[in-house]
Amino acid sequence: MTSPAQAGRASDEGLLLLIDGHSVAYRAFFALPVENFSTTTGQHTNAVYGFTSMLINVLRDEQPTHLAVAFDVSRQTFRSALYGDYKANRAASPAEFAGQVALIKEVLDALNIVHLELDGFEADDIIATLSLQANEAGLKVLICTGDRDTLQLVNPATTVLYPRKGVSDLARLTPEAVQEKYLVPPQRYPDLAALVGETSDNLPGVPGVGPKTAAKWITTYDGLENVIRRIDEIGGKVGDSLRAHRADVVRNRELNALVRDLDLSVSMAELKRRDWNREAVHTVFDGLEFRVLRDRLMETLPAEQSAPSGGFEVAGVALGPDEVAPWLDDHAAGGVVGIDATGVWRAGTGDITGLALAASDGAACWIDTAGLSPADDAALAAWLADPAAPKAMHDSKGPLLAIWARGWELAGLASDTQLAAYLLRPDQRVYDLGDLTARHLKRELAVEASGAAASDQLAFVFDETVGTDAMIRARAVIDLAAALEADLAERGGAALLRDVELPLARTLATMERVGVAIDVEHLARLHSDFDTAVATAEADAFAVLGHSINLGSPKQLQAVLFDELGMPKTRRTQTGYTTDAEALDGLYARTEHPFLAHLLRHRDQIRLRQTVEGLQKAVADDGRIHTTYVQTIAATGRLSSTDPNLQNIPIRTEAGRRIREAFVVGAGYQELLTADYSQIEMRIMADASEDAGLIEAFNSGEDFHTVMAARVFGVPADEVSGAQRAKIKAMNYGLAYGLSAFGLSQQLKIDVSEAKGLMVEYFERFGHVRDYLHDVVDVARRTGFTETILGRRRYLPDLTSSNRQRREMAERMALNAPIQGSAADIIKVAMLDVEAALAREGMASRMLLQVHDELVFEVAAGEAEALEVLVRDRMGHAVDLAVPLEVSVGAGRSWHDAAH
DNA sequence: GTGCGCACGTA
DNA sequence: CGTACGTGCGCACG
Repeated sequence: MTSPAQAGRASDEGLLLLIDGHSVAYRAFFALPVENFSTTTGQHTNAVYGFTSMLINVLRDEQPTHLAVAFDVSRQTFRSALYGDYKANRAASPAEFAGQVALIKEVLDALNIVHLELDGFEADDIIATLSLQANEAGLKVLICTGDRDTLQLVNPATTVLYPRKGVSDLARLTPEAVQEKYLVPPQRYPDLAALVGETSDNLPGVPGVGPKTAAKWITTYDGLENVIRRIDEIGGKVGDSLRAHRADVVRNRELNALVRDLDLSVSMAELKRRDWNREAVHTVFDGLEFRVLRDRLMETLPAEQSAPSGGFEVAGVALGPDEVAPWLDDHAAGGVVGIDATGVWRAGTGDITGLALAASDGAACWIDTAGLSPADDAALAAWLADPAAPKAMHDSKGPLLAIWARGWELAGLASDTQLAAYLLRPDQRVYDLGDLTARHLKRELAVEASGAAASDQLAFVFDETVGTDAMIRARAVIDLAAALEADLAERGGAALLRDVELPLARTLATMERVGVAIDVEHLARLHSDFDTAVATAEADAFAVLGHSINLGSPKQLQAVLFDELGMPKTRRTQTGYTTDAEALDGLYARTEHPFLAHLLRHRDQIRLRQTVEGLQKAVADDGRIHTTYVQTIAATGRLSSTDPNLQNIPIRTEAGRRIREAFVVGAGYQELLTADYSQIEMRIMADASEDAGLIEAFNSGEDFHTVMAARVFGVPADEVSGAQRAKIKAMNYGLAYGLSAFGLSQQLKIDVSEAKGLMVEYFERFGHVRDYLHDVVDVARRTGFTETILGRRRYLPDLTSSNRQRREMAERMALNAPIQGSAADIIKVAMLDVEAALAREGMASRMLLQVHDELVFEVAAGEAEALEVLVRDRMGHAVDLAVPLEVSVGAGRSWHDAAH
């Protein structure tokens, strides 16, 4: 298939894409289920999503050189003035559609796409005017609309893209296609529509006359004008009908003629595709919660369109055999060298296939690791391992694993731009190098075009294309590192990067490489047990029901529970009624229906089986599981664990704890040791609030929740009941989450009024806690961010949002971020301290896992006692708080046995 | 094949 | 109507 863009290669030709904004948005609205597209704040986005999706596709497929989107202004147009009933049959657009057009305009603004509207006219008229102007200027035109009136504009240079189904299947209506489909040429389509009528515009046609009859007349008499002139010659019933509705036909034809000479005061030159604003796109797409669409956009639209001012100058060479040492001698000594690694890394290992280096003197090189001579290998290894040779990378942890796998060492890493970018904006989740250079350097990730050949992106200073991208990235990393560090220094985050995150990347890599030993036989036994239990539960459930269903399908479950068994409806979800465990428990309490018990058991067992299966698949050849820690995901500063996630291994139920028995001490080691912080978040709260009562509760040395309950209820500690302790424990834990009286009542299954009273009592005793929580939000609202004890910031612009839901969400984040984030800071410092102390003491014990407030170690023979002392000391003194940091420790053959 | 919502595991 | 995550499944798109 030849696209117009390909057909129009000649330089004087271009392609103008015109989109009918309302029409496409409306199509999208009905094509995509509205309930599947809304933001956390309840804004519907299906039309915005569909429109944007279509836009990206068309831009990708058609590569237009010029672009504009037209909108209707209101329903009052010259057509409704002429004919009061024009479009009068149209229902008011649904409430869910309201506001989406404004969001579409925000998207267009971010993409720097011109959008037009003109009072009294429809989008069609604007499109007609522009398409004519474009044709006159020698441009080809593509019109994307779901409005058939536009077909009259089709000509050899103008094609309509008409959505057939949804927004992704576009029919390409050329003159031939229009003729074939409607049996008349495009310019006569309005004649046909006038006769047949257009229900969507509330324009009735001639009764009994369909497209075939109309086309026949138009062809026979040579146009509608002549049909009307010779109206008396037309015989038959349809002839009578036509004569009876002649006035309608004339009116229809008047209304469906598009205005082609509007004064839009916009020139073709102004419709030229422009660079888009990457920053604005992020902001808008963040708000719309379009993650996938953003990725598609970034992939689809060429990077050079996103950055305003040029790329990177790279004077690069691909090094041949024995050229590594000379290159390093010539260029690497002068300052920081940017490194970009190519290869694979996962599960604690990897391989490097290529390295690009960019030196401070402007030189760059590409090293193919397959072509390394022994001398190259030695020179490269020595330079990489040289702590006096400063280096910068973007995401160093993965490549570090690959470097290690080659037997090399990496030292002197002065910066990691991914970590720096994370500290600057921890809510980002992905830190793409190209996005960062565009945002912070206003440069694209491409070779700088020389002035004379600005349009020719291939003006390389070197002739090797291999490794070009890598060299550009290496060069970009140096500039970016400087820019980010300056930003970070301004915001007080430089020390956090240098002293915590950067060294921690290496610590994490070490833990990933080591992995944790697994008792695979135990896993196999568990799998078999859980499998049997699944089958039993399923059979029992089906027996009660009398037929089988997919118990894993919420949809089928809803049909069974609420329709077939007639149970009371549960809490609503987006797609129906919840069937979560809590709701099923509630239903069971009311109905005691045995199906529910079997279903819950099935849920439990199938989940346990699934967890076991995940672990089984993750066991590497060395009999260990090597998770990957992600350092730049959690906005609070926590780590995350993935592939597999070892931070959510069950512990609360007995069956779940059996899974922890599979995590065992490895060969050559004595046992596992676990160490975790007790109530670290409340201790941080005590330190930050300086609440005397809270501090005293920690210093009393008694059970924390009991002491707190004693104070709240005004009874001696030894008279605190179990229920009282449970209530205060829930309160203690909930505080840092921005707990509400409603939430507390839900959790404790008590009245909201009682929960309210509990909170009042609590805050009366611990007034500084209340003041602190209030101040945290207050300060964050004023400064725009929260801060942890190490100065880790989280920006929360929504604190001043006019949308209550967004604002309150941001307030809870503001309460939580300093607490959760400070806890993350503390354990990160502890990990570095423990690791350093182990090395200093020459111990062979090693750190394996981190689970937010817990560390798991593998104890070398004879080191059990020393390790416990060391870990207690380093974890307990990671920072200095107003209360002691208590650490509890346990040891045993397995993770389960090491529990305490 | 891909994206999304639900449900659920951890701190 | 309590924060921070990751995973697997079913389902509805394509």
